[in-house]
Amino acid sequence: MRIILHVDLDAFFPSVEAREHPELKGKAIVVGADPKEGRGRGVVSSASYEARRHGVHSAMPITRAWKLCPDCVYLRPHFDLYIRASNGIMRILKSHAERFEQAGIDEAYLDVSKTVKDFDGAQVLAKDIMEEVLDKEKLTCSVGVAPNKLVAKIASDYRKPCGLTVVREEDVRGFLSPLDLRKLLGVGPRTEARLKELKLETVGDLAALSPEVLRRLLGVWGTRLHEYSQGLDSSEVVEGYETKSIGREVTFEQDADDGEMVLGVLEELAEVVHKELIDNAFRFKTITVKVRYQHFETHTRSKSLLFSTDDLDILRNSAKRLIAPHLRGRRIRLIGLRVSTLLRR
DNA sequence: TCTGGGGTCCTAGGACCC
DNA sequence: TCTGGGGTCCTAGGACCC
Repeated sequence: MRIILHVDLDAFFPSVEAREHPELKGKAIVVGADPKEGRGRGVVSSASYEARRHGVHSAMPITRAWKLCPDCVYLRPHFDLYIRASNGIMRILKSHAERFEQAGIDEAYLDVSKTVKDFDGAQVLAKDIMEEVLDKEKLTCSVGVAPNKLVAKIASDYRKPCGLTVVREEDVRGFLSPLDLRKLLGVGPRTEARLKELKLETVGDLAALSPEVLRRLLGVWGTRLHEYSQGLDSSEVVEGYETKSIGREVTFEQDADDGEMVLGVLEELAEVVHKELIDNAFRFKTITVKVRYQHFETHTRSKSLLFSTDDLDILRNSAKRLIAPHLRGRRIRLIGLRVSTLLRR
């Protein structure tokens, strides 16, 4: 039987900010776009628990956060700081795992099936890890312990912040059953809405359905979702993912109608993407340009070359050719550029 | 209410090859 | 003159995650 830990840092960005600036400790901190007195464009990246008490949460439009909490401390993200903190923490976590998988800047899965004897042993290990992270990095995290990644992730979220939740094999169904559907990995706003139309509210409601019903509704994904609702997930903790694509995008402060200006920004994006490509010793074959119009209608256009390259001129010119049909008439909110089908140089 | 920016994975139709 | 089935690549869009 497997024993998996999921470790998740608590309100990571605001916590790092408070660590670096002790005068912020205990304050309602919102890291994200500049609210500009309620006229800002963008969203909340992460809110401290004090800010969450005002109803502010990540992905919320920054204008809405401003209305809910004008007295919160609003900060722009400092990714260099977060990456440095993250690297230190990941090194600690990795040292305790047979197999280790970083899943984003502030979370990771640890396979400890052979490291510990049983779930009691895993619980002790989890406490040790939480203490070591607090001691060495002055940050708190929450940990879930379970027989697989899916349940471990849900468990780490169960008692935040600074929480430890152990779910043994025999307790998995009972643990999941009362939870909201949204807790399942892969159920976002769209899928949630479709399932709620069928009066399905909890993971238990889903588990009680026949797999066939879900398959008809959602296809192959429905079959997987039914397994998830039973707490079944056989996916492995995987080390060392290869990058699949590199991209950059920008939302204009005001929707743009100046084609020359848009092309200028696209050139800048090409330069930034190209630099990252070179720094990582990649070549690319596919170029994708993204355009979002005034009212959020979004289109992509891509082109695969017959060869792989890391040439800036090719990237720039291909991008311009791809975006050209979109530069007539309508106001543009966002443009983006991404390269994929990467090959090591 | 107004929706960032970094990504991943999946689907589906059409082209093309054997 | 009519036309199967499998596989892969390309393109566009969509859902989701942190």
